[in-house]
Amino acid sequence: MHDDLLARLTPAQREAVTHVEGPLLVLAGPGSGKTRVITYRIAYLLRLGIPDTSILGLTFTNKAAQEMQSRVQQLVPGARVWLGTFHRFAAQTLRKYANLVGLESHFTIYDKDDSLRALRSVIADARIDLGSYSPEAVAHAISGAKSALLTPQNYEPRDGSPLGELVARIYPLYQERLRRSNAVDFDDLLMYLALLLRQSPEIRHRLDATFRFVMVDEYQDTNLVQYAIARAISVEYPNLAVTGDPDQSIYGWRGANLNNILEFEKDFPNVRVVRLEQNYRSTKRILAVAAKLIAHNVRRKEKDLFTDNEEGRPVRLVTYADNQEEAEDIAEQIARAIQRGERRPRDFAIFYRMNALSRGFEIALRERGIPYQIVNGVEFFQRKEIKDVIAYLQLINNPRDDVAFLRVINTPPRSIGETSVRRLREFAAAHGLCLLEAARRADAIPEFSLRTMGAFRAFVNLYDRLVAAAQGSVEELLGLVLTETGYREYLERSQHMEDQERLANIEELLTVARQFDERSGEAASLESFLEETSLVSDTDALDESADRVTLMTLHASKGLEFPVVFLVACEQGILPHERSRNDMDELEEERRLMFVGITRAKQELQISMAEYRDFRGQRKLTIPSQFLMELPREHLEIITSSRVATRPASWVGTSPAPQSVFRGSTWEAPRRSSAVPPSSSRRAESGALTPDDFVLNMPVVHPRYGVGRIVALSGSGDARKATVDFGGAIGKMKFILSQSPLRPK
DNA sequence: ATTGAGAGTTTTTTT
DNA sequence: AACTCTCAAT
Repeated sequence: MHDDLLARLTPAQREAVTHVEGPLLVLAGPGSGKTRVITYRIAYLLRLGIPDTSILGLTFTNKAAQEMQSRVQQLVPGARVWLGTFHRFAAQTLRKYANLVGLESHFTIYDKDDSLRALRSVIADARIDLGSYSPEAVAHAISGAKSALLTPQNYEPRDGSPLGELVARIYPLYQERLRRSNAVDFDDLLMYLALLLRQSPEIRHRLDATFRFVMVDEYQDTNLVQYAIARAISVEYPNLAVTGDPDQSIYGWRGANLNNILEFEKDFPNVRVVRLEQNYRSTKRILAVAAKLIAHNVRRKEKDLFTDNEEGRPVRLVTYADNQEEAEDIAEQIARAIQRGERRPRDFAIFYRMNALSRGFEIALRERGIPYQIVNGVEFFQRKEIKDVIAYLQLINNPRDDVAFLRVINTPPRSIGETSVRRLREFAAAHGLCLLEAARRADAIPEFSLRTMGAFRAFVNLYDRLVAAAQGSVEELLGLVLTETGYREYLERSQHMEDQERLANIEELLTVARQFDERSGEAASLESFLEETSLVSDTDALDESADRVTLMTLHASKGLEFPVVFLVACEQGILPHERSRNDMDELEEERRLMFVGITRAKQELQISMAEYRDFRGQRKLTIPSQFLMELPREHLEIITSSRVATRPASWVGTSPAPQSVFRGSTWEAPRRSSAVPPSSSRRAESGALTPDDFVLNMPVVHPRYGVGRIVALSGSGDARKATVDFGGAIGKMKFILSQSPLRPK
């Protein structure tokens, strides 16, 4: 009866799909059809008559959840299986039992920015001196504690750890602050749920019995809390099926515990283990390169990856003279392949270790008119203007949300300054009130002038008007917020260029709200809108159907695949990242990151590095990534740009593989011509000109922007910067004189 | 109170 | 280079 379903599976896949009761561990290599196994298994369970509401699928990203949901819908239309992220599952469950963990059900979910604000204000209020530590470091440590299920009560710093001591003092205060604001951070969602399940056997049992079949995807990325949650709801019904690949664990820095998957068999002794080792995605050579690289890791379960796919072309390993040549050549390769009709833009992806590396590729693609989409940049929901407007909604939804209050109290400016806010906070703290409530009583604050009292009164009135109107759709409410608060007008009046863009983003947010309203119909509520906006990430916004080149970080690439992949900037300090230099585990994680990137490629892969790289405003001679030396030469085509000055990379010299030299790019960058490090050549070209020769009001010429006038100067020597007004549409731009082609006219 | 210029600092990755 | 923070001018 299930023939149609099972016929499309290999024996190994079928074994996993038809496993019904008891724990299951699917070790799935890249491209081995893991998603297919999960979705087919859900379909299989449903066809056995298991009710859809008793199946729970927990994923790591919204995107993965949506992907699975749509594939399940294709197999079993109308099935109402709960598929979503751990965080979403936790949020929904906690809304129901909020009072049991000391919250009210309409609690606010703080994102990283919000929680950092809360943390900063706690540290300031308690007058704690962080010494050399940053608030971020404290935040990270608190996050780590929460991921390890350590509450403020049972957190104990390691002896002699100064950061630990700080955390021991701050963590309870921070937690108290959140609680008073009826707010939780990301880690709280999971921690509170785990604690709830531990404290209340009854609720634990209820969830266990409700979700008899639990699946966890990307199990290698789960941390202790997530592990605790998964286990807690799989006691009486231990039908826990997890899938993952230890070699693709790339979130160790976020508390992901590789042991969760490496020792799953110990935790569930009677587990069925299925290994999916056949790859359906990549060519033999790409897979061989990936396998050889990952074999250098010590902490792993060995795997035999194989594929019946064709041999394919060798993996290109290219050394460019500098990052600009890297970007230009890659863009050029893409342009040519498209022109020849061999490929479409969507066939290509460019992966890098850090977002900061994306710029050059953007420019090069744009110059050639190649459409691209960038996954990340500044995330939409992280933008200031979006956060400002959403903060109003958060405050409407949860009047106790002090972080939201502080965000909007003087946004747009309404003459409530720092001093007034400080007094308000002191007043609130002294009387145990939230800030909004304190603002209602501003008349009772003796230091306030009549004018200040009036300003607070006006704000409270505004707030009450908005709350009264909070009945209709989210879009309506949002529109009301924009007009009533004067935020839109504030942006419209602004002289700043970027504020026009902000205006556009706000209009975009209205669209998001409208779509939400339409999608959720009757169920649309402010609260669920807020939950959705706080738990989405930009990775979710990736449009795979768009015919564009995709640019993204290696982390964001997990779970995706592309016919042609460019993996760029494989240099020491970037990949592996410098912060992982001294730690074996972290270094292995970097290697896994590269493994993930390589295994995204279906047909062609190019790995590249640049001899010189401009980074953080500086040009530096690079060192090839140590990982490059771990790749199997027989599958590589090693290419070196003719503009690479001298250094023969150590892995080039002894290569048995045929070497080719990448010659004189047809595009020939206009500004440079020799193999001499460009920073010095540039200096030479400009003769004796030094940054200090530029003076205020000097007319200057820029090859790109034309003639302008220096309107401001700062710094000295190589760091000397000039602000130049080019007038008209270009306006003012800032340059580092020692780096820019700016000349006196 | 608000604004903007200048100085100082920095980031890996994300729910 | 891009961001945040600080401080002085308005």
